[in-house]
Amino acid sequence: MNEMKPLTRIQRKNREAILGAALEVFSQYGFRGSTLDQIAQAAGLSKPNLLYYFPSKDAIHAQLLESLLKTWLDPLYKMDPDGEPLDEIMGYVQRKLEMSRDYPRESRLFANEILQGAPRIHDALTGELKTLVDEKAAVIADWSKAGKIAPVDPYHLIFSIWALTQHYADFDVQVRAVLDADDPFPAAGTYIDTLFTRLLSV
Amino acid sequence: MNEMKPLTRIQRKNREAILGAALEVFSQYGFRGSTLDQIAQAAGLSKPNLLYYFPSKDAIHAQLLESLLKTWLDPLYKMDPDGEPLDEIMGYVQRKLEMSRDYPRESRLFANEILQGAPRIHDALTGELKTLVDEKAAVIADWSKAGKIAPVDPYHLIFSIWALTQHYADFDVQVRAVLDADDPFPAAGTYIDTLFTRLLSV
DNA sequence: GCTATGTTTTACCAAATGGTCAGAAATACG
DNA sequence: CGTATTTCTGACCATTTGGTAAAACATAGC
Repeated sequence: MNEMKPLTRIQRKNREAILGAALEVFSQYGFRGSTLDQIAQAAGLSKPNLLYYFPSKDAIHAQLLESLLKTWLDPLYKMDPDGEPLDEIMGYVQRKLEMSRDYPRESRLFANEILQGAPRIHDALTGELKTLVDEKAAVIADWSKAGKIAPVDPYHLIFSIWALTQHYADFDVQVRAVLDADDPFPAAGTYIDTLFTRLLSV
Repeated sequence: MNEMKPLTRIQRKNREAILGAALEVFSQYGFRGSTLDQIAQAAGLSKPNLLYYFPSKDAIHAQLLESLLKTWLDPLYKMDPDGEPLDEIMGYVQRKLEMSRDYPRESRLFANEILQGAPRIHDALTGELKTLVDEKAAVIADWSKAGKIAPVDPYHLIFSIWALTQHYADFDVQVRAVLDADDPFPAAGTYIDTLFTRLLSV
């Protein structure tokens, strides 16, 4: 069962084009605000042809979310309980900011899903995500108690890292409207680094 | 011209019901993802009756955004250049957090609009918003230079205040999934206060 | 070349969507 | 009360939407 033929060259190319187009559209308009026609056009395919590769609109969206979740938690997984506390946290901050810079559409896809009440990933939030955060929060709490970093609420520390880094991807339009910079990320990186260094230094 | 009759009691009641329902729906699904039927049902009215009070879906949305922008910038306007620097900034932080706690739907409506590229409020962003931020950033820069607060990039300071406070409204579902708390705001307030105090103290 | 398989298009469908309109029902007011 | 105005409904419409079916077209392998 679940026997699968290898994908042809055309299948690989078109599946990728569809997922790329869908990411572009879904990340901007959310699931309900996006249409198959939009996605098909962005992918350079006809709508029926698009539905030859994916069985439904839901299936495309689900596929995107699944791939997203895998990479989304990775930076936090990499935080090493046995490393140097401040370095580990600052390394996490930097990896998170890099993700916002390099994958802004993924960030917005996630933001859209959460804004809509996370109907499709709520289980992942209370399951995999919560488990991971609980684990890493415990590590951070230990670091705090041991005096390696300043005493902070570890959960809200993690939330603040998410908020700050993702803000530059999700609210990109606003940031660019206020600044005139083409690329706000260099200055953002410096600022965020200072902020957490000052917060956590003992 | 533009002569307007006073609103009847029924008009006031129904207009308010519609705007409340529309805020609920638009803030969750965004403009394109929301339907008039949804809004009408949430308001307890029929769709044609809804369109008796507002000429179109766009008009309802536009009305919401207009009201929103007025109150949205208010906390920053109130930051007094002649006040005590640290108090003024921390007061702004607190007002902003109160807005997220008391008006989470407004926060999500705004987030949705920005995520979609701010098609309807882009002018307000580069106009009114930018002007205000430029002005207050200059004030903060002066405070920095005068040694009243630690040296920081004033623009990114403002962005970080937005990011942190709005995060608790916009990503409410995620925050609640990770914590088990009914109301994450008390702890968030304490944390955010500590964070900015440590960042800005000289 | 021929056939089997993979890919794409054309034509179509039922449901949902934003919106209109004529008239019915309710309300205000003299 | 009666009439003028406001409020509401049901029936309707054109367009868009997610999705299907069948046949045309392309390609791979022999």
